[in-house]
Formats: sequence, structure tokens, C-alpha cells
Amino acid sequence: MVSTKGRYALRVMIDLAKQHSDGYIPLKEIAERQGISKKYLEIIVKELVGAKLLKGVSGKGGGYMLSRKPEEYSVGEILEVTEGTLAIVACLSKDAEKCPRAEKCETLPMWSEYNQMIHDYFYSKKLSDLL
Amino acid sequence: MVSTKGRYALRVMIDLAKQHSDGYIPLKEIAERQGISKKYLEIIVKELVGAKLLKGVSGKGGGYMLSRKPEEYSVGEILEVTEGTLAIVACLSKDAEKCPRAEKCETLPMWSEYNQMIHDYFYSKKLSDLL
DNA sequence: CATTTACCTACTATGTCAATAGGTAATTAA
DNA sequence: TTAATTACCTATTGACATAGTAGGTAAATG
Repeated sequence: MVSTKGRYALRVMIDLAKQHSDGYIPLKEIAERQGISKKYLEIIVKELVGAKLLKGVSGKGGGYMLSRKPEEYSVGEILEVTEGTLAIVACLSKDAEKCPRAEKCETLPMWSEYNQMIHDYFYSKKLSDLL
Repeated sequence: MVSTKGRYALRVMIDLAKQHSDGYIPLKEIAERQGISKKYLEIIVKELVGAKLLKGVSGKGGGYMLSRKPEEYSVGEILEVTEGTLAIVACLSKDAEKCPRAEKCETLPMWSEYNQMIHDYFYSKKLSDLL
């Protein structure tokens, strides 16, 4: 299940996409518009900056801005940055240690097929599709 | 993400499907075969009995048995019993209180479409497909 | 230099996960 | 009838994640 962290991240990205080409937007504005605690958003937005999805500038006139055009973001990458992984089972997340049952596991093919499905879905869905 | 609870439940169901028509199978045997703590499986199996997916009989010669044929179980219902819900976001789980943002939520259509996809996938996948 | 803003470290309450512990009740075979 | 076997029951626990809060420092501008 997608946590509030991932959902809030998406809302921030959508919010910024709507103010695109308005320069840097202070987090305070976003928090008020979205009705989300600014303090909590700081944590989330920091991760988005770290992953280069956003640019942040300190000081007066500063704030946050998309670093690309809305159609150049996939929902999948936004969720992956904030949620850590999109994998349905632990053994399919990127840095999982090899499962000793993998060869004889009856369910692994199903999980893999599922993972492929959700990856395709969320990576073909763009931020611009959500405006 | 599907927890061990859901994954173990699936393994128990598969195990029992393979011993189908062998009468009641004691949990001890299943636990040994699967290499899972019997104590923990008790909790899981109890829920499966509660949901009528399994029949349990106490005493000597007792154990657990599928209550239907393997092709009559969907993976979806097994997961839903043990995981509580398959919903990707809280507001789409069955007993969620109505979200006040629903009308203007930009992401809800995406989550709904996704939920439809996974529902279709896991409810068309049968236990017999995993043997 | 004052104000505004991002950025940083630390802390906390609550809940879920993944079990374990130690029983009681039911059923059957000797 | 009794011993063995099995499901079923309640309670507890340690570790971790979630969803924040608190109180600062650093950077930029007017």
C-alpha cells in the first residue's frame, strides 16, 4: 500500500506542476494549499531534491521548482523515490538478497508478472497526466 | 507489499492442494514441509478456516483440508483474507471512511484504475494455476 | 542587517509485523 | 477409559515503520 509519504509527494509534484514557470514556490505555500503539515513535507521534499526531481533554493525568493517538464516525470519514479520500492514482495525489490527458495517457488512467476504489470503502468503514467 | 502472512497462507493453500484427497493434513506436517514455524502458521490457518477457505478437524487423524477444489479458489480471495485488503491506497479499501478530497483528488482515478487491474489479475488467477 | 527560506539533527507516539509461550478443547486409537 | 494427537484460544514480545513534531543552522535577498 502506498503510504501518505508517497501520496503527499505526488501532491507536491502536481502542485508544483500547476505553478510551473512561476519561479520558485516556498514550501509554506504548498503546505497551506494542500492542507498538509509543512514540517512533514520538509522531509518528503528533501528526498525529492536528493533524487534531482526538484530544485530547492534557500533565502528570500527561494522555494522549490520542478527540474524538468511535467511530461518528463513518470509517476513510477516519484513513487519509487519516496516509497523505496514498488515491488509487491520483498524478494523482488532491487536490493533484495537472493531467496534460496527462488528455484522451486511456485508463486514467484506470479509476483514477477505482477511486478512487470505495475512497473509498466506507473512508468507510462506521467505527471502531466495527473493535471 | 504482501507480507509473510499472505505469502505463507498461499504456500499452505498450495501445499494442501497438492495433498488434496489425502484426507486431513496436520499442521505439523505442513510446517515441516514448508520450513515455517508451526506456531505462526496456526494464526494464519485460523483465519483461513474462519473465512471458510479451509476445514479444520481436531483430534487424532485431524488436520486441515481444502473446502473446495483448487480451481475454485482465486489467489485474490486468499490474499484478501490474510492481508485485509488488496487496495493500493487506504481510501479505496472496502471499509474506508469517505475521503473529503475525493471529488477534487487528481490521483484518485489513477488509483482506481490500478485497483481494477490488480483485482482482475488476482481474481482470475486460480490456486490450481500455482501447482 | 533583518527577513525569508531551505536544510539539518534529533526525538516521539502509535501501530504493525512476525513471531513465541503456554495453555484448553476435541477426537481417536489402544 | 486413558493416552496421544490435534486444532483452537489468549496473551505477550521485540523490532521496525509510519507519521509526524521540535528546535535549530545555513543561505540568499532587499
